[in-house]
Amino acid sequence: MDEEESEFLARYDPRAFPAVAVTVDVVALTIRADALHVLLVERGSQPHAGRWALPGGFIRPGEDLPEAARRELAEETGLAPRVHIEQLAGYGAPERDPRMRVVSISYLAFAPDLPDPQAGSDAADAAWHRADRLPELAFDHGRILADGLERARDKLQYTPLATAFVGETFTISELRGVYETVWGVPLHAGNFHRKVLSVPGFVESTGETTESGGRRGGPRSRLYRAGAAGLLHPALLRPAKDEETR
Amino acid sequence: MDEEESEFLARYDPRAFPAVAVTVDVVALTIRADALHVLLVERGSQPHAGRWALPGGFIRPGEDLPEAARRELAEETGLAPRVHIEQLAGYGAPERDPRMRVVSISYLAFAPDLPDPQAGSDAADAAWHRADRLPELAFDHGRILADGLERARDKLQYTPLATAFVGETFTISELRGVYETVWGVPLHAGNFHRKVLSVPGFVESTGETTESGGRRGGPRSRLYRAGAAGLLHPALLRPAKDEETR
DNA sequence: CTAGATAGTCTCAAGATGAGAATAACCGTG
DNA sequence: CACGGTTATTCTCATCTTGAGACTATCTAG
Repeated sequence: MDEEESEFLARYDPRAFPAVAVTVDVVALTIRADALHVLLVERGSQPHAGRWALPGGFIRPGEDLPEAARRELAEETGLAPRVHIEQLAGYGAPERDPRMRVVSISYLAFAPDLPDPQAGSDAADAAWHRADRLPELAFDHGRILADGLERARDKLQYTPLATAFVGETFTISELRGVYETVWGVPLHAGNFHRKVLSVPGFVESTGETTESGGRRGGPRSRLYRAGAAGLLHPALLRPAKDEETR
Repeated sequence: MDEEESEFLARYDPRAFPAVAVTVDVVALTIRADALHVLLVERGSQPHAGRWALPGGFIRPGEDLPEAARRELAEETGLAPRVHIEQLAGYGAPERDPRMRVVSISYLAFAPDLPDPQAGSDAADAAWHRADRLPELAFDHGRILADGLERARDKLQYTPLATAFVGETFTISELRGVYETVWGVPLHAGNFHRKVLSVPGFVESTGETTESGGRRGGPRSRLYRAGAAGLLHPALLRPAKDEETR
């Protein structure tokens, strides 16, 4: 049996299989100028040279997956390896990389507004791109990015993820801005305020207020910091789009 | 720079890196005898020979990931490759397999009550195990399994996943049984009934009823089939455990 | 100083949820 | 065949959550 023999070999010497490479790719998100931005690097070498791609690269011996993701993010973009990071998914379609079989584990990273990145070793350039005006990406990175955005929109509902996009302390309005930007819909200010304060552990008051009102007027607002909750109960549901069925 | 050189090599010849193997592992769940069961195989070879593990194995050249997961499930257990399957996560800690660097992409599979599996090529045995009385598993499969169970419990809330555990047609009570079994809590029959019928697209009536009442009495119940909804709105929330914060 | 914008509260109606109960159909048994 | 126990389905009612709109006080810009 051809299948059984392959299996047999696999158990005793996996190296007999054609080489498989494992990479990590990072979907790093931030909010700048009231728009959701994604970090992209311009590829400096073939294949897809000159095309934008997600920061990422091959894992190293002895290096754990999340560790590799942080390293790649730092290496290729100069971004502090301190951002919140979590696994997104694995991608392994046979032809996704023309060079060889490459399986990629993607990670999702969130950060408050950060400085412009510095292109690292093997990236010709690195820059934040508006999530709603993306260039065509290399490999299957377009799909990975789309999955990452969907995941982020989803997690905003039932986790305190939004607080990862703002500074150490923030106002309820800033937090609402995160939701409105990521979801792309305006929210009712009063109801949002009530909701955020009523979910246990979402935010906690610092007792302070902003130094001045907003740039277009309005009173000073109270400052909050992220609370201890890992999950929001009840969740902050995204306004339904009526097309729940499918 | 050692780092830059490694990176350079990686770009031009990833094969220069120590071999990395990629496997798929499957967390297959079903409900038998009112208890959640997981499919496990007894390893026939080293390492961890004789220990129970998740069905899985190395991916083959040209084979897509989900395809590999279905193949392994069928090969090692004789189970029809027709079950609903979805990706769980990637696992790649450096020491998770003593033989070499192995990165595993895990899949989650759901099926209605199925016959006992047949041990395949490289499994000494294959059997359904109660999810609440598991033996110690090989490698990091205990962690993968735990992640899979958590994912399943979660998805029951906002997707029609529960219908994958019952037959083509089913009663509301059977559906409730799925929730009670997976979540491990009793649910209010009346409220569950109201809820299921009120969520658009969750179930649709077949117009039929069961041939007879339940084995302990009670009237015949109406039969339903899975509806077209991909998401449940509003969701069927799992009873809170008060410890939302953390 | 005035107009316009915003933070934070409230009110009210509409939905959704949790608990308990009522009704009726069906089991196995005596 | 009548009876007790069990279960499917429907209702009621109090409570919670949500969505919309409105009001007040505070602040910026001009």
